Amino acid sequence: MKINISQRDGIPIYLQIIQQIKNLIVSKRIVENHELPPIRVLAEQLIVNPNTIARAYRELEVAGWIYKKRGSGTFVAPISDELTQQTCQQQIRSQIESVFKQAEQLNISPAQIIEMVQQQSKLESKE
Amino acid sequence: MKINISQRDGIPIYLQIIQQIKNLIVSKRIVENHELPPIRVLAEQLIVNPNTIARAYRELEVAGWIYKKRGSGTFVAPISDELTQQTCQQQIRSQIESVFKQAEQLNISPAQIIEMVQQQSKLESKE
Amino acid sequence: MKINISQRDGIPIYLQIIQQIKNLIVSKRIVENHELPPIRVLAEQLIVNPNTIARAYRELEVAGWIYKKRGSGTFVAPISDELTQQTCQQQIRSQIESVFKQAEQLNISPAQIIEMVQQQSKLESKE
Amino acid sequence: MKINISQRDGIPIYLQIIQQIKNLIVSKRIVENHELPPIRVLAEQLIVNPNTIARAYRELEVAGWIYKKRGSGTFVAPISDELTQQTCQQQIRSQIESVFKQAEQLNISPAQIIEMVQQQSKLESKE
DNA sequence: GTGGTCTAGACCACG
DNA sequence: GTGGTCTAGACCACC
Repeated sequence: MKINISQRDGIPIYLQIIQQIKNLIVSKRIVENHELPPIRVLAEQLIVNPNTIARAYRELEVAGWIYKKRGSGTFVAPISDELTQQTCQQQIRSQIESVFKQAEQLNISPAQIIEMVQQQSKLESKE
Repeated sequence: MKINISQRDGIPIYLQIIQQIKNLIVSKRIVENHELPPIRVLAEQLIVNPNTIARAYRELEVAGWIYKKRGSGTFVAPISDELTQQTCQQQIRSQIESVFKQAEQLNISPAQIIEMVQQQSKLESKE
Repeated sequence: MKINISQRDGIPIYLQIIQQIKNLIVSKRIVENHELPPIRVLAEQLIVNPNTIARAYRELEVAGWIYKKRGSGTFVAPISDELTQQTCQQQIRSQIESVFKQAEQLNISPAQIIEMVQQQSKLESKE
Repeated sequence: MKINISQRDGIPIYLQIIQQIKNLIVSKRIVENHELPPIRVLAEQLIVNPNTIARAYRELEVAGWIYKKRGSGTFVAPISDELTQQTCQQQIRSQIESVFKQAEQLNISPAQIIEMVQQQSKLESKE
């Protein structure tokens, strides 16, 4: 499981882990009911305090992304539609909203943004 | 000078202020050598502690965006060429790029993003 | 860690602390990756407000002298080669040079300075 | 009268002026009972607030370096011996003392300082 | 436990 | 009037 932690960029480590595990799940690189590495193993791998991993797992469990079986480990939960389509769209929407806010202060019009988005879209489709 | 502070989104107030003043400068809404509001005035306007404004101003000064004259006030520094309108478009572009990256990991297509951007654009124009 | 603060000589406390910690690092009395005292501990030791220490540490971090690990403490950064024993002699040399310049303007001869330095040297050795 | 002010190096302007006028007097570039420029003239020349010049003159007068004649101007006072030898030596002495303090923290011995001073002394005599 | 942010308010230095 | 420093103490995030 490839996870990259940057120790010094200000983003809390446990949030970096949560985000990257979410991405691994959504992109199907870890499939449903597959086992995640034990807390201590992952902690050792990432050179991070085990408490930090534990916190990431705990919050992922509360949010329904993973589940724990007593005595046997931690596993990826079946992806419910609400976790994918709905909440994911909301996440993107709020990012878009912040782009508009930022643009307003930089004297960039909504029309320009749409244009830039379409340009970017073409770049993406080529890759 | 329009600055919006959100007290509850977790981003430190002084960083919000720094970012927005940078934007005002880059977009030429505050011109070179123009005086910024005094610390205490801005503090009162934003309903924030003067120390918080002072910290934002101090860090902007260290970074070379503004300069202070002892006893007489705070002023916008001459803009270095790196920070023109062009590079400020780049700022937005990189934000848009990260939206696409995030969307890809979340299984949201470029077409969907364009749609969402257009919806948001309509909301903006109504305000 | 020996740090001396003079409360009344007009030099801001946080600058005194910054300077002295730099000296301790350059002279290898605190070695690379060694932990500095926690903010609150040093504050208590120097009978100074924790915020004042925090400011000194923050500026030292920005300047690259120390680094912080979230939740676990503050540590001495690896020393860049510019800051070896050699350049720290240069620091003293430039101070001595400025003594001579000042003396010249005050009609005090180099011979007199040497005499005064030797006197001072004797005082130091007695302490 | 040549006086150089640096607006942005942190040293108060009035102190820069005081120091430079003292040096002009000690080095006999302005002789006893010679008239200094009026406050407003000097203020205009240095592009500085007249209050700042006034403060410098006031403190120089209190210290006995200059004197004012009502209605006719400001003049250089006769240099008393206490103003030259005694206080000047004290000034140098305190500078030397601070060199030793600084050196102690940098692991530089008094013996090394004496050596460095003697080296510097030779450089000075050549110029 | 660690450091980070923020507030409220005092006092000082500068122009 | 301006900004700068410092204190006292609260609350939060992270490990």
